[in-house]
This record gives sequence, C-alpha cells and structure tokens, in this order.
Amino acid sequence: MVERISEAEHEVMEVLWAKAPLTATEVADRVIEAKGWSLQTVKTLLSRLAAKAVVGTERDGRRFLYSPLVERDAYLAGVSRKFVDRLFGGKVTPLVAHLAEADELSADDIREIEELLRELKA
Amino acid sequence: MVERISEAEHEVMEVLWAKAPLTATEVADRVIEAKGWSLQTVKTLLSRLAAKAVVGTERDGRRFLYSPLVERDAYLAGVSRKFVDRLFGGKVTPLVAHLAEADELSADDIREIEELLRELKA
DNA sequence: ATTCATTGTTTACAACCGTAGTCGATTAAA
DNA sequence: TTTAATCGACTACGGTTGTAAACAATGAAT
Repeated sequence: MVERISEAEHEVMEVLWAKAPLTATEVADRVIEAKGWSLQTVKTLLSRLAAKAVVGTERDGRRFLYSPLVERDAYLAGVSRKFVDRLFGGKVTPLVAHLAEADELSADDIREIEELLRELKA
Repeated sequence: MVERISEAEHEVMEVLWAKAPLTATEVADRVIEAKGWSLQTVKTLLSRLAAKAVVGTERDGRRFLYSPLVERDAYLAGVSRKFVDRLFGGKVTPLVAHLAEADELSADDIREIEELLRELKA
C-alpha cells in the first residue's frame, strides 16, 4: 500500500505530478499561487513526503530536485477504493446515486459515464 | 457544512444510523463487535460527536440516549462531493474510470450503473 | 571580502485523532 | 445498607496535520 498522503501534501503532489523534477522553490511558487501558503510550509511538506518516500530527491548542486515516486494513477486508484469501501461498502453504484441525487451529475456527465461503461463492456 | 467526522467517529455514526436512539453501551456493543475497541473509546467518540452536535443526547434517567443529528444521506453527499472535487476536479467520470481500471467494477456493477443512469435521464 | 539571498534542516506548536484510564456519582443487587 | 456494576466527565498521551519560524550552510552579488 502507498503511504498515506495528507490533504496538504496532496496539493504538493499534484504540482509534482504535473511537472517533475522541480526544485522546492518551483514547487512552492505553484502551490503558493493556488493556496497562499508560505515557502516554509511547502518545504516542510516536501520533507515529509520525502521522508515517507512518496517523493524522491536528487541532489543538484546546493539544492534538491523533487520527483514523485508514486504514480498519480496508482494513488488515485488506491484512495478511491478505500473511499468507496469505507463509505459505500465497496459498491460504486450508491456513490453514483448519491452524486446524482445531489445534482452533481450533469446530463453531459451522464453521457460520458455511459460512454465509458460501453467501452468497458467491449 | 456538516462538521468533519473522523474515521473512528464514522464507525460510531454507522451504528446510530442503523438504529437510534441507543445508549452508549448499546452503541459500544455493536462497535466492539465490529472493531474491537474498548467501551471507553466508544464513549469518548460519542462525546466528541455530541460536542460537535453531530449526535444529539436525550437524558434517560442516569444515562443518555444518542441519536444522529445529521442524516446519512446528507453526510455521504457532502463527503462524496468533497472527495470528487479534491481528487478528480469535480468530475465523476474519471473516478468511475479509475475504479473500473482497478477492476473494481464487475459486469453486474456496470449493469447497475447503466440502469441507474437510465432512470436519471427519465 | 562582506553582505544578501537561497536552500535544506531543525524545532515549534496548536488542533485533531485514536485509544483509553481514572474518578466521582448513581443505581441495582444482595 | 454495604457492595458491585454502570454512567458520564475529565484527563492522558503519543501520533499526525497544518502552518510556519529560526537557523546554519552555501552560493551570488557587489
């Protein structure tokens, strides 16, 4: 199992998944853009992720280059399963039903999902 | 927004959503069955939930009867939305795609979801 | 060469979480 | 009526998380 990634850490991961390797400052620039945290905060998150071996570091002179060691797809698959297991007894249908009920599904969404399901059956 | 419910607290909530009102001991019996925690732990969780006004208490002699103040459906809808927003940019299709890719969707699941979508369009 | 900026490291600290022990009050049992 | 069980309240304690300041080393600029 992939190490647990906290919500704030996840924000940092998204940046690295979008582009890597990056320096701490480069990561921070992007995260700060989106979340307004301080540089120190982002560095702490990077350290924690590195300590958990969720991101890897590569020395580049006096600084580090950070890269994800966990693939986004693998991570998402893992947390999705956990989520559906915990809240919906592992069944996706009730999840879709809930989202639909809360008007989170547009007609386009429905069409998209239908298309996806059609492909899955093929 | 509904107060945040931690994972352990959620376990307690499931019991109360299944049947309420219940005394602390009754809740504990069911939770212990499933999770093996101590009575004290369950009581602590109930207190925290009561403090957050996620469960309500009603005095019954020397003890309390606990009931959910938050509906399961509303709670699930909330966390589902948060989850899909955070991890999939609010789009359900990629979530379904991920679950499918991880072989989490059986042929039956697919049929069920298709049926559900059909109803939604009606 | 001295100063300024950048970088990673260490430390901080409050809130939240999981997990429970203890305690004082009360009630049921003997 | 003394005792044993039960109840909620209070306290605890280590781990995680969000958020960051302080610091030391190093490199850049002047």
